Amino acid sequence: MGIKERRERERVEIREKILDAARELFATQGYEAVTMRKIAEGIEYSPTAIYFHFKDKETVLRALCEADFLALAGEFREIAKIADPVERLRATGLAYADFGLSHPNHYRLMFMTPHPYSKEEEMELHKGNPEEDAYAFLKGIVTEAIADGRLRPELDDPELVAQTMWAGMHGVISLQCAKAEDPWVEWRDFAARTRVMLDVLIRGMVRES
Amino acid sequence: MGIKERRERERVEIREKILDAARELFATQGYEAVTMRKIAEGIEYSPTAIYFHFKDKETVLRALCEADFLALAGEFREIAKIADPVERLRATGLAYADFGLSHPNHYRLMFMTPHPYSKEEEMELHKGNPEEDAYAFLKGIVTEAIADGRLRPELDDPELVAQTMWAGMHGVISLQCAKAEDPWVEWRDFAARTRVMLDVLIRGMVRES
DNA sequence: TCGTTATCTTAACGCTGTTAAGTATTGGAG
DNA sequence: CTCCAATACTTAACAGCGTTAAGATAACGA
Repeated sequence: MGIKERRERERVEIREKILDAARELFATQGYEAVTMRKIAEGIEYSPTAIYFHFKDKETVLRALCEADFLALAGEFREIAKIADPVERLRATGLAYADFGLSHPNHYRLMFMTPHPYSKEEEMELHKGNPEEDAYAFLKGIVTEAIADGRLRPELDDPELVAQTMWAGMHGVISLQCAKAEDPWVEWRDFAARTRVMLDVLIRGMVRES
Repeated sequence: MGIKERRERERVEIREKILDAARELFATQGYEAVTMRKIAEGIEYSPTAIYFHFKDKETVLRALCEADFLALAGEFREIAKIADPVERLRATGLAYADFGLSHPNHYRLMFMTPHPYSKEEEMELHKGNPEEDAYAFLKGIVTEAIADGRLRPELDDPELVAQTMWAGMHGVISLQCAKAEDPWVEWRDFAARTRVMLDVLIRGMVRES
């Protein structure tokens, strides 16, 4: 009765082939460059075949992103070992920025592009979706920092603080993704911008000892 | 010899009609919803006619954005009257956030979408482009704050500080534009997020008295 | 009056994501 | 062994997109 297993294995194989073909195009040229026909050409199938494995184009690319996002989740596991919550916060921000810089197209699709949410998707999403996990990770750190009395007393809402922290780092990354080529801004080094943002945010949040 | 003038007036008129038709679609449904054919239908011309007035679709929408951006520039003129540079910084951030919240599609096109830069455009851009003006306005405030010794001594690069300030506000706005509908984040009020971001940034930047 | 120029239209090109319909192939049930 | 149904695919097509080439029309300047 290993037939079903073999079938399943074959399904996964071709699914991976689709993702690999899409990854190449997506990483080097962005969302628009990935066309169903190009993917199909890459894997030597007809464009229609892809629809048997993925609902539509966006689903293909989101699957890609989630896969690559696992790398970030992996780094978070290391960061989780840092004892001091404020230092953990800093390390998290740095790792997040690194991810954004090295996967600009992923970042754009995941965090800079709105997309409609349906109820069914919502259910799907709630099991181990790495985006959500990352936010939960951040919120956990903030909650701990507040509980330890490390933040200014008026910053008592973990959700609000986490959202501010996220927004700060997101601002640096997304400006980089969208505007790095802009000639009318003398952009400073991305690493410098990341560092200053983290310094300013943390300085602005922590309680003076 | 008023003929040339009349011709020019007619050109501007139809140009405005195109922009008006595009504005309606763009503001309510976003970039994708604006199609050359829909604009054409709205103004009762053929789609091709638009290309006589604008190079391509993106040019139409950027013209739209620049026009609406003038409103922000107007507010900046009021804000410029605030004497204290730090308070001026705060007011600028608030005005910028307000603009982003009330023109999400404009904001997306202007600041969240990369687009290729050509040398010729660069020349065009450099005369009174409102994006650049806004950044210059911000940089001016920061420069003044630094000169007045209001910021921490290590924050001595106006460009870097301005970019951090911008990134912080941009983070709040762009997350709002892209992720406000996300069900897996308990988003706090936009105004609250804006206020906290401004408080944290300014607290993290200003020198303790 | 003639020719040029500005302005617009019709038709088409090449591309896109997606789907309807048809075709093998394969595995299980009677 | 045969037949049925499901699986996995293909070909062809649809409807839409931005854009352009080519032709028409009208108005102006010489």
